[in-house]
Amino acid sequence: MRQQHALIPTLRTVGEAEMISHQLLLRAGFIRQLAAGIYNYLPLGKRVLNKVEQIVREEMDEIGGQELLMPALNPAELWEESGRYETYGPDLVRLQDRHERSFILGPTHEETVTDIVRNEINSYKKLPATLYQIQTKFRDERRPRSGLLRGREFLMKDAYSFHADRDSLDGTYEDMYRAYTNIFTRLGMDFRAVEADSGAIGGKGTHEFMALSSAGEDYVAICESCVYSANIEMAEVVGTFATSSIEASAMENVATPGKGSIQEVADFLQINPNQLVKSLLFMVDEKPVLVLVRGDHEVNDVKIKNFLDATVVGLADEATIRRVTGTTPGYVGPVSLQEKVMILADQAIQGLSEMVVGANEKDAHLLHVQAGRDFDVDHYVDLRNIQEGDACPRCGGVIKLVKGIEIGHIFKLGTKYSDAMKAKFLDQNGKEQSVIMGCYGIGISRAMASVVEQHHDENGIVWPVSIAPFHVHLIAVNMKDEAQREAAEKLYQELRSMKIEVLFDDRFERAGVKFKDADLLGIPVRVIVGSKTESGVVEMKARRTGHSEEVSFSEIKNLVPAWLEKADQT
RNA sequence: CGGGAUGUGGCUCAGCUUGGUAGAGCACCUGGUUUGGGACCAGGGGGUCGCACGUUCGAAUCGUGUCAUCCCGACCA
Repeated sequence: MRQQHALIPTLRTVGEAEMISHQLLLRAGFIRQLAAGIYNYLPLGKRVLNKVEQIVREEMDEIGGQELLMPALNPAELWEESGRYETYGPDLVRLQDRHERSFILGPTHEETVTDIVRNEINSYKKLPATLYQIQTKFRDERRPRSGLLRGREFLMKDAYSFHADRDSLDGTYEDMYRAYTNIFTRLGMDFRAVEADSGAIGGKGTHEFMALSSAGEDYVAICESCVYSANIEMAEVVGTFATSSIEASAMENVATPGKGSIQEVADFLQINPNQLVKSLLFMVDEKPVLVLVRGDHEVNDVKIKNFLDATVVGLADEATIRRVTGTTPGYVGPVSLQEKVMILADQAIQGLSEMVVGANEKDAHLLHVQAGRDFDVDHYVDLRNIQEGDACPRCGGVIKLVKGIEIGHIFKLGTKYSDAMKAKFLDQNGKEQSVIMGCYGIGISRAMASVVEQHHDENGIVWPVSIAPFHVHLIAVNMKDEAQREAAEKLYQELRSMKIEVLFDDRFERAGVKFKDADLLGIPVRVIVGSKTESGVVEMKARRTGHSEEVSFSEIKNLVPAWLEKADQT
């Protein structure tokens, strides 16, 4: 492609973008924002997207996936059947057609694909089957942000597998795990597959693929000694917590005026936060549950949800807190509640011989409180987030927390959707059974941005060869110099005849402008036709390392493939 | 949805406090000089100051409302 007339609008500065990938993709002219969380992909951006898609296709096809395409616009009835029309919430884009019939813009396609399968697959002989698509998804996020990392409209690969039995699902799940590993490796990403919670889509058994990046919004717990890695929501906290046999002295009520937070109370009483107990009232499927964790720990509501096998877990509102405890947040405790509620305590509480808790009256806390004597705990369980320095649940090594961007997610769905939507098949015995399902997603546009988060320097993007918009950036330094122009033109034709993807900077710009833009665009290998052209010498430069060499004009066609081979090495 | 902030040529911003009819740099067009790391000189085109209502002789500037965008918190690929 010739740059002279190409739509590659580079920018010196950008205004509001904060995330590196957002800034660089804007500055290098890959994307432009149209509305909050909605982007135009300009020609270079589209080329990268195409390459990411192609890698995903190859790996999906490799494990027997069949590509199809489902509509973005879906009738609401399908979603009513599965129940998600109600439960999905405001992220679901709902609209009506001219006949006032209700539709949704698909945020994911379990319903649609299940509808296809229930109509077309009725026998075990047709199973298993894996279907996938690469398509635009819509999620009306509360707060779109970070450029392509969290959009309201984004490109996603979603795959769904259908099985006659669990073993078959397990097999495909393994295949997907391998395919995803291949995909993200080919994209040049530094990533981890972590154990995760299944969230709203439902089902048990799931891994998230996280691109490690300081731009990430999720924390991943990884072990410094072994391969263990898990989403912070899922990482199990291990340890032995013997019940203390020491008898605490009598409970004492102390005034803590205006000291509501753990830190304030600890400072005021001059104790360590780990002697305090945080008491939080949660609403678990409409029922209040008091949750206790040590002052230096954080409650993990996914663990609450999983322990109680609940659907909805959230903090109670102030009115409920007042009704149950008789006080306001900040002074809540497990002793003398107004109402009998279930009390869950983190296992670490068991190790406290005495503790400081809220007194359930304003501006007061209780000292020397002992579980079992002063109040009863219904269950001691693991309820907190893992922290840096905790022990690895696998090997006992030290846990470290790193940030990650979720770029892929694989689930075993089971029969959640097939039951709801009556997707049945006849087994070998002629018996009707629900189809067993798995689902597997990759954020294509998010992956593209994540690659930029991981591959850039102070001058711009550094694309891995696998998804670079072009492989070679051919630069004619001075287009007004006839010898340079002609030599560059000749090289352009030669490289093209070799099927090498080359962007030819044939603009009548000064050298500085061209070099700055080339750095910004991040094409892996640069060929510079400049002042030494007449003596048959041109320059090659690697974007990633900055390494450059003067080579003879005639050698270029042999050297380019070799340079591309090693362009990803640092 | 709560909290904070911002809307002025294509981009980045100034002007607003103290109302008097809009500016700079970059980009763009023309001519010239320059030519290996975001050049320089001269000339030129382009903006109903987000939108609406109000106050006023007069509003980018003051008031009210509204819309949009960004940042901070709970969800997700």
